[in-house]
Amino acid sequence: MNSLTEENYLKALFNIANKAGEVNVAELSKTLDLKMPTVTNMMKKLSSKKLVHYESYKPLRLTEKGKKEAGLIIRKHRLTEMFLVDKMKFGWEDVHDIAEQIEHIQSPVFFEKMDELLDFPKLDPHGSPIPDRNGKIEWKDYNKLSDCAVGETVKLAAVINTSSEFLKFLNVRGMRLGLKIKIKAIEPFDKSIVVSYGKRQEETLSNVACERLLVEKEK
Amino acid sequence: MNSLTEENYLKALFNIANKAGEVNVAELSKTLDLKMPTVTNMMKKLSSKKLVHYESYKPLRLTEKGKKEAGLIIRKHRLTEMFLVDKMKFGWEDVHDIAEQIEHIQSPVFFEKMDELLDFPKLDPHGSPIPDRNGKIEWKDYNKLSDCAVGETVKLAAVINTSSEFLKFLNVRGMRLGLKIKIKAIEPFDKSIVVSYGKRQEETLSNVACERLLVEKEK
DNA sequence: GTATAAAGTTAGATTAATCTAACAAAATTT
DNA sequence: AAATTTTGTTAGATTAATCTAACTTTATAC
Repeated sequence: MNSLTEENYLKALFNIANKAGEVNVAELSKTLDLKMPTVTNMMKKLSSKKLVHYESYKPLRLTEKGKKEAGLIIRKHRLTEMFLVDKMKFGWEDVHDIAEQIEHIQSPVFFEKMDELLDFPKLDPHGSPIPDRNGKIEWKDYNKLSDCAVGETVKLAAVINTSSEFLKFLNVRGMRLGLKIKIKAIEPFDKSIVVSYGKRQEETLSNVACERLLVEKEK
Repeated sequence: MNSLTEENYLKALFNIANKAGEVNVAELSKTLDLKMPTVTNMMKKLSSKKLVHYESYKPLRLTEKGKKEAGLIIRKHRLTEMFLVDKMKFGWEDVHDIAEQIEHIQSPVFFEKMDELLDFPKLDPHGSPIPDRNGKIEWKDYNKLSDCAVGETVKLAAVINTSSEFLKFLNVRGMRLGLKIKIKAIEPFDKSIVVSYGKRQEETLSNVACERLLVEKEK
């Protein structure tokens, strides 16, 4: 069994590795808000537990075992988020901090019950895939809204950033998953995008925002 | 903010004090499965945080502040148990270990939401009172089934022991809260009691079991 | 390609929570 | 009331997770 601390390292390694392929000590220490020697120490420990491949001065990599355990923690996190939104009526901007704690609960049956009550969801409230019972995650290849062309109509499938500030920003603009968005124009100057959706005929979204919105093209 | 460890000491102090008025180091160390010097150390720490009245060789007592904080942890525990049974369809014998972990979640809004979804329950699934938002607990003065007389008809109001073994014992015998029980005979030899209830005309319950069953006399 | 900067490691200290061993006080037994 | 047992404390060690300071390796810039 891993400590809560170890679980947080595994999860961070998994999350960073999904964006960038490799993980280095500096980035991990920044993510976890710890000093680098602290991270080095823990990498040696996780290496001795066969959760991380660690060699001095080399990039960090999770082992298969490490990936599985990290995936299972993220599974618990995302199931919890879904439960909080669907069954407990929290807003998608309010669930992250609670799930961050509940993901460490040691009780397989607790999460199985959640899964069952939610009817085995595949995605969390932010559109991120929920890893399966083996910790395996299936990535859909969505496009960033910032990479779409003028004239396209797309469906909002997921958000990359799940900070409550960003989600509140979307709430205020009436944006939620499944929304159909038409791209009316792209400003060459700052790459901001003018879109229409729902009852809104003309909304401008900054490039920073559009890079955090993942969309599916209409078939 | 108190650490998880400190919370466990507070809760144990509160629970023991409710049975016996006083708490001593030996009993607390036994309850928490820790050695006595460990407990003495922590008592000094909790004393410096004004949560416990501590004097060498004197019995331990929670301060008002300590009682409030302990009450609030127990509130979270019991709300969780109720939520697990009512909303997640767990049996009353399966909720203790999960609630033991969830009671440490730091998120007032999470427990407020539970409370609201449960429509502000006053009792947990074992009939124990749920402390209010100030950590105050209201004790009903139930009788032990073992103290009732032959001929009386009583209603099962609460169970003292919430171990899953005991609760499964009750499940097997079709016993649950609210059940009307008639006392048919008391064996002078071992104080076991013969009762009838529901469709069962003659069940014998040991004194050990009856001491853990709290009942209300019919008005 | 050397100098500088960034990233990473080593060594040793710190804190919270635990332990054991030895001692001291209080309670119980005879 | 003296002896014994139980209870409680003190002192010092241990473990997990963190830190700072100093040093080393790798990467970047000129």
